[in-house]
Amino acid sequence: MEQELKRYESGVQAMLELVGGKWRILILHQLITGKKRTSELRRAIPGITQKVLTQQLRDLEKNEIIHRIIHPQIPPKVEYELTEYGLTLQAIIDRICLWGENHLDRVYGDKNKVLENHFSEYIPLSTPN
Amino acid sequence: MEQELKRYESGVQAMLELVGGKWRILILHQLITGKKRTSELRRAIPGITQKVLTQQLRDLEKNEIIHRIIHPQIPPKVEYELTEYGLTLQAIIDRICLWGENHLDRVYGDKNKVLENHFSEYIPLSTPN
DNA sequence: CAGTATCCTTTCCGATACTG
DNA sequence: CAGTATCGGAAAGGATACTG
Repeated sequence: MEQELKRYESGVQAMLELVGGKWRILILHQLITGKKRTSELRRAIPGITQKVLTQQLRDLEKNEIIHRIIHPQIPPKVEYELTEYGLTLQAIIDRICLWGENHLDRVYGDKNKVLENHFSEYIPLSTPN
Repeated sequence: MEQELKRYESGVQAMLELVGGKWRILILHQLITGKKRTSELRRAIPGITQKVLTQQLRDLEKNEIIHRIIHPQIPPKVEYELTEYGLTLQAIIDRICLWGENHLDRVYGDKNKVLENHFSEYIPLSTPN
């Protein structure tokens, strides 16, 4: 447990440390729609292995972005949900998702989109005053 | 040059492929404020090496997010700037930066901030209605 | 100044087997 | 079902020396 006090040059770096990597944004994106069981996450995120999923979930938990809810029963049931703090990431994640979908469109030009309706009402991309 | 056509499950993944990793967002964050020379980027991003910087810039260029401007002169002068497409990332990057600064505040609680004045007019982190 | 070439370390991630 | 343990490979990144 040698929690080295790291100094960051910028907030961006601090944020990347929390939610960077190949999977964490994907996981959070799933949790935005609500509490999910481990197995649900696994199914929702094709390609991720049990080990990596658990690993990432632990990290997110450690940073108070998600909450782990253990239902003491056999067979085990564990759920994860965004903390209040984690919820502050929602706007960013939504935008990332939106941008990504548009990008797929741009690159593949076809109807690769999985856009939901509530994304169509475009929020202007510049910072609101 | 085997540009394998990759299939993405979601836009999020596609986006992470473009701007994920330890440095790319940092680089883009620098370019938001305008065209920059290689050496300026290097100074602005402590810790990055020449090799990695070039590498990341090439990737960003390949994906049409930044533009490389070569001034044919001795000594060489090269500048990078966001393309029009790259500019569509601005809102996301700004928010990431903002969130990150807030996070540093939350974690260190002190005046760790490197906040510029134009950041002090805090935008609420939840999606604006 | 900008970039390339090597080599090397570290980090991340996948496969698989196993436990309560 | 959720999670752990171990092994091994691939990829990202860092140190350093060198070039036009």
